[in-house]
Amino acid sequence: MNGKIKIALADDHNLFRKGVEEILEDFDNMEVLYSVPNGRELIAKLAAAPVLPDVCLLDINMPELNGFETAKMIKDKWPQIKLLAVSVYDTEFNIIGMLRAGAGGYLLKDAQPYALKNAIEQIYKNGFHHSELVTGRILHQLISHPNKTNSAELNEKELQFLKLCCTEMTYREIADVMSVSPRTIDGYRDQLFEKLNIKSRTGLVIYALKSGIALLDEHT
Amino acid sequence: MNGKIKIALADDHNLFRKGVEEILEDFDNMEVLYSVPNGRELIAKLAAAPVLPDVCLLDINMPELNGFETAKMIKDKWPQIKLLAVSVYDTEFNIIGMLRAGAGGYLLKDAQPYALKNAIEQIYKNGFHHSELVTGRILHQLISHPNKTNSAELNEKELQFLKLCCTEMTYREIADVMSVSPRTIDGYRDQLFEKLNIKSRTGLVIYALKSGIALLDEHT
DNA sequence: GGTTGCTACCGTGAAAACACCTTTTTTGAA
DNA sequence: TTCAAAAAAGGTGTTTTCACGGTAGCAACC
Repeated sequence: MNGKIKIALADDHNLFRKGVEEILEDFDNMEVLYSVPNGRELIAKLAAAPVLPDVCLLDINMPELNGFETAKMIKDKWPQIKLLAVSVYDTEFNIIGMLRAGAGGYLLKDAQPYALKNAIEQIYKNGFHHSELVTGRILHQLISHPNKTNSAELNEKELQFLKLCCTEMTYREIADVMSVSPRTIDGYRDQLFEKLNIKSRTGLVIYALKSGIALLDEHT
Repeated sequence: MNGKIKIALADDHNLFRKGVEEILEDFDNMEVLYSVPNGRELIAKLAAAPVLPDVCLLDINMPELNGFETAKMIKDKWPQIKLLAVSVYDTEFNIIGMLRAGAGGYLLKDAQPYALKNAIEQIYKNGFHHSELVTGRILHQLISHPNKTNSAELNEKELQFLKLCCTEMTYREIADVMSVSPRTIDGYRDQLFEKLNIKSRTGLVIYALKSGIALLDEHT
């Protein structure tokens, strides 16, 4: 026990992760225990660990096991570990989803190193750190609808539909692919418009891409 | 002159960029001269620089001035500076686009630090570094269609229109913003459909995002 | 049994997006 | 200065998208 904040990192972009490692090691009150490229490996590390980290930095878009799922599993098995979500996108989908999944804070990848240091220290001390990103509106939504299925909990159909929205298919064609009536597709769409506060298919596409539900490099 | 490879970095994700800085400083044959969040600032730095860097690491998706444009401008003004493109996406569009724009190599953000070191050293020495990413097929396309620049033949209006397509604005609203008739907007759209072999607005959005003409995180 | 809630589905009408074809205005090179 | 090309704008009609109100089936739960 040397008094340092023990940290674990999970991010599939190796350069980014190694870079953050270096940055953290420069802070004299922090040390990196584990550094892995996805959630599954992080869980495995924790399960086999002689010493648990105090804080985990979690990327949201990871292969194998994404940030949401990883956060839930960690909070389930090791509730004392504090979680800090890290992402490129500042969408409500991601922020609310990660906070609900148990993260104590949310940091963007364009943050400055001192902001990272600050966030980790606050999360270590208080269990949470809320930057200006987490607005009153988002906090309000978290508090007032704690059980309501939020955007982070879209069902399988909605996810599949969202992915198909990011193609040049018409809704009729999407209905065909999903083997449902075009009216049902209308329903999926209207439901997503409502849930995500969106008004057009273009909005759905942007959302699906920002949230990582659909990926840019999937359609060639 | 200390014999070190002089490097400049341009990437809008501060944590990533600072992390890469740290990684590079660990290599005893490299030093970071400039580190900026976008292409415009990099150009400004270079224009005012007492010492030019040997190699520039360029992110593709940056605000202000993206990787393609930045690469072209640098190669135009300072052809002796070697360029290494860095991106999360391994799409042909990006790879070919950056190589055409003058980059000597293409590296993914999930690369390991030694791969980064290796790439920089090779580019410094030979002017290029081709990982397994750059397949024979891509090289062939580069050679056989040397003039077919992917997005370069789009004019200012079309670029602005494409960006506005990636919002929830209707065409009528876009026409208003661009101060032209809705019919003119129809023209821009149909022209892009023709040029890019696209059939819907969704297709335009995907194209704009893939190509870096529009960015997911600049939604303002 | 009735109520609640959820999912799939339908009808209609309005708005937006798309296709095709024509006219006017601008531009710029011969 | 003239002519041709390109850009901007218009007319018209079809298809797709979106909004709204509603029905049918099914499971859970007092």
